[in-house]
Amino acid sequence: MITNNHSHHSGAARNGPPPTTVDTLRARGLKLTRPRRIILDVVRTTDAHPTAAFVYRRVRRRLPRVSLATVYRNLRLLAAEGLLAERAAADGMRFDGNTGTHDHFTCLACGRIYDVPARPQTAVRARMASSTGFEILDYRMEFYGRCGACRRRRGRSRLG
Amino acid sequence: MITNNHSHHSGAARNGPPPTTVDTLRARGLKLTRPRRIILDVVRTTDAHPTAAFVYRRVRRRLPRVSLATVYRNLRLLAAEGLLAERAAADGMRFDGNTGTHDHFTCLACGRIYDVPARPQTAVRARMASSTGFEILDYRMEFYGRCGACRRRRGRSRLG
DNA sequence: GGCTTAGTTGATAATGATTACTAATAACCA
DNA sequence: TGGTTATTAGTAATCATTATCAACTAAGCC
Repeated sequence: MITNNHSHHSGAARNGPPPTTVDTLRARGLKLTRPRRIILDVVRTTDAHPTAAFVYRRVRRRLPRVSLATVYRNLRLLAAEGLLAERAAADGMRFDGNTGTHDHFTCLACGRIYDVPARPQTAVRARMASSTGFEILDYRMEFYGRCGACRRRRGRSRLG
Repeated sequence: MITNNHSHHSGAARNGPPPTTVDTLRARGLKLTRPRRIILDVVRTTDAHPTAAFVYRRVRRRLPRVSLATVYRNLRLLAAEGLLAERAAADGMRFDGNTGTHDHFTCLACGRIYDVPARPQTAVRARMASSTGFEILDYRMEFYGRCGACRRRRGRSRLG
């Protein structure tokens, strides 16, 4: 469902600029194990910024004996390697297979987090940096509201 | 350190538009107890978006027998009443006495969260709404980088 | 000031998410 | 194929946050 350039069981590009998942890991002395590959794949093919528990459930379908600890350990590791993004939400950490620049929309009714295209705001960034003395390494916009699905089905929403 | 219109032991305005803390609470059948008043005051006079644990420590200086549960309970309640703002961070929930519109800068080195003035982006908001079908109720910008203090003192930072 | 009552507190148990630990296992490389 | 080393499954431990409940107190009223 998400288009990405990371070959899942390699193919593989012999000269291409984008390093494969295996390469990224190998470069750090890390192994691409079966649980790890599946965890990464689950996050990448899920659009709803899953929690660790959600990923665990999904991974178990393909690997019934996987441990919850393995899921946590790998989510953390893959995020540290830049193969995933992680963000804090009110109900715990959430993960994102989309590591490209983009913003987020959080539906206050269903809690789902949607990706929305980011627009570069270099002016804002520069002005911000010069007026505060901060070194701006990154920034993003967070939108809050109600998604299409939740606007239709009224009632039982977490909103007033 | 923060200028606010909420009189701590009332004075009080007899006609002014901004409702006092007591009024806001009373309107909901809530009482302004001593722990509650102190907790609110601590958050409002702290600039660093404190965690519950931080608030607890500060409150204990003035009210040694306060319970941690009381702190959590009130932070949640005060946020629900709109007297405080709360936001999720990687290390847990954080609270903010500044309920006005503003953006945030998170220092990746020391973890501190700074308020920065927000600039209204109604155009962005409208475009976003029409292109996605989402109902945008609110939005904010999050900046990440290194604050002035951390830029000076190099080393021992959480950054690479 | 005292009385009443409904919201609150302090103390602690309970819950839920995340992490640490360890013997056994599976990737990877020569 | 065999050895080395990262990794896993299972589970205990930790940490933040919430629930529970008897005792307390703020707020309204006389």
